[in-house]
Amino acid sequence: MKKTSKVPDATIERLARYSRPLEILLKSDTRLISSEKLAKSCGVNPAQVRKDLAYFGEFGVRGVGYDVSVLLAEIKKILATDREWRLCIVGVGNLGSALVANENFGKRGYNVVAAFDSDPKKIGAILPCGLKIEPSKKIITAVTSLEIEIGVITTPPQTAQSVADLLMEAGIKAILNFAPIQVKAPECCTVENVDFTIKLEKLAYHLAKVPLEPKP
Amino acid sequence: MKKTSKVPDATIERLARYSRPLEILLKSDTRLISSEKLAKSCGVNPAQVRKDLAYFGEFGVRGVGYDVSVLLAEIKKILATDREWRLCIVGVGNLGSALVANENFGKRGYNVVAAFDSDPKKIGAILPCGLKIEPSKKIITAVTSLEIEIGVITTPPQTAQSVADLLMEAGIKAILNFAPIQVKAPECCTVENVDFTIKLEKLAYHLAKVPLEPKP
DNA sequence: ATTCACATGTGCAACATTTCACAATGTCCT
DNA sequence: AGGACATTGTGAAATGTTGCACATGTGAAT
Repeated sequence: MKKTSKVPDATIERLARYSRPLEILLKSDTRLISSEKLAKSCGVNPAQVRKDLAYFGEFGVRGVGYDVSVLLAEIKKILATDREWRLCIVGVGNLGSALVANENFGKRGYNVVAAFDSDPKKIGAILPCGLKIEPSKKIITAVTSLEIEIGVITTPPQTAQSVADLLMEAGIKAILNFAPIQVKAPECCTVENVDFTIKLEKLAYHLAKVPLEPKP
Repeated sequence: MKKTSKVPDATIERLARYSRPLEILLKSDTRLISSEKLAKSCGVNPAQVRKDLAYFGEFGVRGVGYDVSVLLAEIKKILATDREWRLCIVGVGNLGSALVANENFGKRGYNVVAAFDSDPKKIGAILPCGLKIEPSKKIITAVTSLEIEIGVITTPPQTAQSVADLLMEAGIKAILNFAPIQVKAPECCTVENVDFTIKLEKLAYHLAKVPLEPKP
């Protein structure tokens, strides 16, 4: 293939998922992995793995498999996670501060360089990581001066859209939204939603769907 | 249709999404909504809305639209969110405690009734909500005695699978996993993953993909 | 009563994604 | 050097999902 014709969104998501076991394998002594084993550890079909990778090139060796470190490096290159990213967080409530403290961000090169809130009681406070909470009004100037590329929204749903608008006005092209609401944005700005209340409702649906308990 | 033949997973997810604006509309004075308006506020196609609903029945009135309160009630019935659910949280780190405190849970009928951790320093501590942190070893007995139906995993990735196994051994049939790893489970147990590092990587991919800035 | 405007419900076609199956191609062993 | 073996890369089929377009039904106005 080699042509980045039209890569399905699901493929991108899976590439990221593939990288998790690869990172673990890299730390252990494993040098090689087959599409079958990688697929199994991610719960997908082996052909799927190969097809996903085929969108971007030929990274394996026939009859042998994939070199773990090469494959991981290629995936990181594709996803552009082989570099550092600067992000800001808007809404420093329970969830927001937990995310700022979350090690998974920094470990993967996502650096929170600013935190905003509109609550006067919070503004000026210093977070455990050393970051000072700024008023939301400063978003536009701060995004520019700090060269922030990704905005994370952890406000209540009512204010999520206006925050998103502010971020976009500041030139942000990528938003990670934790508020349980559909944030509207033009094509040029990518929005990813993390709504665990939806996931809970899916679980509830599945739980209720299988009430047929075989009686002993 | 009327037959719950084979409802796509995406449909369930969208039903949950539809309920968000409906809740807001219900609080305001709006009584009626068309598939077109509902679709727009959720960023989907109007036909999609109708098709999703058609899997479960005919809830609208032709020429008129949908009664907001009726539709919301039906969706809640479908998703089984018209009742309370009991859940436990395993791993009381930053994220875990933020989730326990998160209002979105209780507001929607998801009650955290137990919290577990394996860190001796944390065991016995009382959370702001009044819950005492129990050792992970007690999961099996507690799940049974407290009739817990959903397990939430917020441990580091290394321990996520063993925690999941423990939960399943205790009879749990639904798991919400926040650890950035693919948790393996038999068919009978539904697992939903919330991995925001994957979302960040998707954002990074999209950001890097559009570097063609039109020069003025 | 009849007609008009409107919005649902749905068959069907278009599109997208996943899986299969096998040719291509590399490694290793004799 | 050559054959056996393993595993990739990929065309094509199967499967799943989305969107169009229109028939169907409803309410309101004349």
